[in-house]
Amino acid sequence: MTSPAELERANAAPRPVPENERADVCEVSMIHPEAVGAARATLPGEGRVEQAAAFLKLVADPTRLRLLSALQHSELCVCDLAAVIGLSESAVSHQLRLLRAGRVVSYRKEGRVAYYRLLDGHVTVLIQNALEHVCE
Amino acid sequence: MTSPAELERANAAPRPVPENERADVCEVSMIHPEAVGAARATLPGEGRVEQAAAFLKLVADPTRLRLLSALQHSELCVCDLAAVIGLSESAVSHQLRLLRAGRVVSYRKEGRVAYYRLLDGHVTVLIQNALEHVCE
DNA sequence: CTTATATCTGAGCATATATTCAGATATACT
DNA sequence: AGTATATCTGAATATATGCTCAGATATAAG
Repeated sequence: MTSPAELERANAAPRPVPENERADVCEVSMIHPEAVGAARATLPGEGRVEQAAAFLKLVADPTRLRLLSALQHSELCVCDLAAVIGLSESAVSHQLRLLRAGRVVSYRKEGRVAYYRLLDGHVTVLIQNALEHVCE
Repeated sequence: MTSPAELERANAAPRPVPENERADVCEVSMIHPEAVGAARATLPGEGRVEQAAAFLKLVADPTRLRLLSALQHSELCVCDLAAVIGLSESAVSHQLRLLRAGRVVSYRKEGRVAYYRLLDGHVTVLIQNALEHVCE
């Protein structure tokens, strides 16, 4: 009945409530104040989480994930990308705009043609990781 | 002016159009048919992309990212999680439901209290990767 | 200069999603 | 039994998002 985790917590807060830093931020009840304090202490900062989530959101869309997968091998222009994933060039351009703004891809213009490529190796790793996760 | 990538493509399709496999799927114009064919050949399958995107979407939300970050150290119950990220317990429960359905977290019930934990190491890697990407 | 093409952009619509609110369920305590 | 608490759930609302459509921009070619 008493798990290791529970024992660990049990002898850490016998006092009324050790008053964590910034107790005013939390208005809801808590069962294990010390675990809450520890978790909150190591939680990434406000803006950091927001930025990371925004970055992940860019990759977390089927269309964009397909675009990025296609770009893993070589750079491609807009209409080629549209052909690869079977979507309108307008839609692709819209998505590429988001990816550009999020610094996930970069592009190079050659006359009328814009060639897009992955900007960061993190993206490749992230995609691989997600695809592996699915397979299991 | 002539990049390596362009030369690579230039001498690969001097013919009218080599007619890739499944040319019917693509109704839009394409400039480099051979690059399109190559990219399409290595593109992950339909359902695979959909699943991977769905998984990523679960992590790509500020609230859920905070929840998962908090769970990296130790398992936590719902109201503790609510206290950590400063959100209503109802909202947290809703999000945990999604994470549970997506097999990102698992939970263990001890009396009335439900302790949640990360289910997969992939999540930790993914979070670290995303947070690193932001820092640079 | 005029035409064609590759890409970009803004508006509009349809869908998805995150939170709140109210209430249901389940377990512990007396 | 009854009360209190921890969690869950459904409905509703507000916001975000992806695509299409129409048109703008820019460059190449005639």
